[in-house]
Amino acid sequence: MGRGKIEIKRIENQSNRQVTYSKRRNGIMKKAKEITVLCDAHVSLVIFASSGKMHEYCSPSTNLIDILDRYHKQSGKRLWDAKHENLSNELDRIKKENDSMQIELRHLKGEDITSLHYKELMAIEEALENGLAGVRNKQMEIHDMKTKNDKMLEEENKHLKYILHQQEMALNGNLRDLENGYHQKVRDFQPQMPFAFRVQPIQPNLQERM
Amino acid sequence: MGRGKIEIKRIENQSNRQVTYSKRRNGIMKKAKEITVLCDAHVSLVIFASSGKMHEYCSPSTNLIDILDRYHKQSGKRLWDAKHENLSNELDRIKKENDSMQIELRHLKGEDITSLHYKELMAIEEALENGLAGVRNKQMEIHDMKTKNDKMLEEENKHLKYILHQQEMALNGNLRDLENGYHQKVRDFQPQMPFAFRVQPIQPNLQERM
DNA sequence: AACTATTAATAATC
DNA sequence: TGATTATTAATAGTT
Repeated sequence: MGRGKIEIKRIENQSNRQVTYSKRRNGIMKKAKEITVLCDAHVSLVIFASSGKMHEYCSPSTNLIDILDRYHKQSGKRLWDAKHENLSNELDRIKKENDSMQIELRHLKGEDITSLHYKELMAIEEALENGLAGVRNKQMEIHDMKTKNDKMLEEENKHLKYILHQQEMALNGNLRDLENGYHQKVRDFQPQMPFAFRVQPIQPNLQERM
Repeated sequence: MGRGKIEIKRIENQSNRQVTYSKRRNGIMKKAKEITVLCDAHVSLVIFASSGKMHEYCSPSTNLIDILDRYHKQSGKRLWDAKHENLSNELDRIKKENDSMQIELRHLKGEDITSLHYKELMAIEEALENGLAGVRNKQMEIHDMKTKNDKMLEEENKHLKYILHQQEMALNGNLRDLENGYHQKVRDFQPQMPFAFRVQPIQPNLQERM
């Protein structure tokens, strides 16, 4: 299609080759655009001239990444490196894990059980009962701990009141002494509590969970 | 370049589009080959038909990966890095989802609840109770259905026995007749069961779940 | 880069 | 599908 027919072989003349390249590149690009419009095709076209200069066409509403993704899926050829493949595989694996967990969760919540067999229902029931038992054990534990703690606090309270009472008595005695002429510094009086009366809470951070 | 000029816009007729696609795809492929030979160009061409079918041309002595490598270098557009990043992000997201589901599951199974607060335990307890209620409802449903089915089968059995009894009586009568000289073919006797006695199971595939 | 003579591609038809 | 053919489109060589 030109002034003369040409053989399809490398054009030796550098400048002719350059010109032909430019013309034909435009031609292919045009054809690529046309086929995308006419036939709803998705096209990716990348051309490097022998000079190294690159030209690219990608059909609109797509991009090279999508095209390559589809290429990857269809051809099975591994375009991306092994690292990528690993990521992709792991993603698949975790997605599956996710799905099965989701199903298990739904079952435990009593959802989507319509199609389950009796034995499966039994297994779920058992799991739920075990869970419930565990949770109630824990609740009981917390409750008991709280009760114990309460008792100890009550006891401490009682002791503290007793000591306070004694100190008040002592203070009153001192005041009586003061009235009787003893010049003692009442305000500096430091009450000494015996260590035996300091009750340690069994669970230091129990409060947080109540 | 055909019997008539065409406008470059989507060919609405499905089969015309298909034919044109095939012809033009060959055309572009040919052009791509020609430019690689004539001009020492390196070409990568990937076409997807709207049907999803893929065709590919890649200039010889290269491959798509090399082309994409060069594309990568020249355009500066990060092809698989971007892809890589996307995958990586999704993986992270799903892993997090996974972890939280795993925790929820363990809690429902009564595991790892040592550090939970009282209110959280209450919530889990409620979920478990709901799940248990749902599962037991379903079990009850299946049980009821089975009971109903059993009753019907029993009834059917009763009727069948009754009919069998009657037929035996009739048979005995015939035998007596035979002994009395009537030459009738006893072995060809076909018992006819009235349709009214055929009881349909309520749940045809109930057995599967028992 | 524009211009054409010519070939090549292809739309319509069978 | 596949082949044919009348046309249009692409382009080789020229200016």
